Amino acid sequence: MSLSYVILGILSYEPMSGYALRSFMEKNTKSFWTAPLSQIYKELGTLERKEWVTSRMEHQEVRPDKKIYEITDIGRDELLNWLTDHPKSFEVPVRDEMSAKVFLGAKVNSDEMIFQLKLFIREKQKTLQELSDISESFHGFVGHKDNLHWGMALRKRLLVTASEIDWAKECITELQDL
Amino acid sequence: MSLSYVILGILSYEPMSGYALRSFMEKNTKSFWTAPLSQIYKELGTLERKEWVTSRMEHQEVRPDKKIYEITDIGRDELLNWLTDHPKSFEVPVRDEMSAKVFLGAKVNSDEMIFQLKLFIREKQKTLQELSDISESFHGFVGHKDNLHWGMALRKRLLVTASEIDWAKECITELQDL
DNA sequence: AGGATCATGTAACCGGTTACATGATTAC
DNA sequence: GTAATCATGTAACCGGTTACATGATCCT
Repeated sequence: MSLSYVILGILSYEPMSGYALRSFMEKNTKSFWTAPLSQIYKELGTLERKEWVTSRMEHQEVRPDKKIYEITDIGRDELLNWLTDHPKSFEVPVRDEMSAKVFLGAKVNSDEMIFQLKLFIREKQKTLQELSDISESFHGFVGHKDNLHWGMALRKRLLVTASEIDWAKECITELQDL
Repeated sequence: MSLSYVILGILSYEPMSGYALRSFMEKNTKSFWTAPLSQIYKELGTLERKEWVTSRMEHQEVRPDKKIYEITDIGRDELLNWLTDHPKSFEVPVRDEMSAKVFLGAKVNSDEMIFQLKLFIREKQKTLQELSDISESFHGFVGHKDNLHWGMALRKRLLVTASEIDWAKECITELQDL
């Protein structure tokens, strides 16, 4: 499961709490991985049981106490193993609702489909904006030496989103020509 | 859950067995939705309990008997409701392992990353080939009036895959310039 | 002879989502 | 006053995957 490696990777930059991990992910890994807090806590538990991370309680005066997680040597090894592993397939199971609707779209009015495609485009354009906002400053870690790599990861989502917009525009043209 | 609507949509073309549904999906909806037989059977059970489909046993002399599922009027209504519904968001939670690896890729040798990106490209090029094979003849339903829509759905995957290849090539160039 | 195809399912598991529970502090 | 932020978790649920179980017939 890749979430564990994303967490491990972030902890390799600096030890932090589950809550801080989620903030980091919301800001920096949103383009390729997100997880709700509940899942992050669960995963950190598993990671600790496997001894890939350790935790210590940090007392705070005003804010609630927090549990700081730190990557272990075993954890670093496992992270590197995963990074250098060549999976048999990079294929992810596709589950695309918009495509499903278009596939079955002959059952409804073309105008209805066109309308939904326009909604789709509007949303994807907003995503595009968000992505370029993220790339402008990698929050909390500007100037970090890994920023080149972070930018490359983000760029994938940007290119894919742009091609989704191209696709939707193409569909609209095709449907209008009917 | 969209799988139920994909199933409903296929059954709206013609009644068929769970096994036949899977074959159909493998051939025609692979670019946006796949499911193993076990899940299709489970889903058909749910659909039947909700009375969106009915089933009858069909005896066969040589081959094993099969259970033919047929969409009901309720099922057709629900399918149309789904097709004309405007979801608050088209956003799908992204979980992209390749991006995760690139994000954390500063931890390993550039050559290693480049190698994996090349593997990635090779696989995506194979996918591209497969997609164009599918589009050439929509299996079992060639000439179907919905084929225009089927083609549009497939085209999305094609454009997205092409942009993933572009991205990987870009990354390789960037890593080589380091 | 051996593997693919036809045909139906169940069971265990796993990753992820949503809802629930608690509670202080800070910023508007 | 009220919403957001900080901070930790548990529980129920759900969609999807993998493995198991069975067995004939068709193709090479």
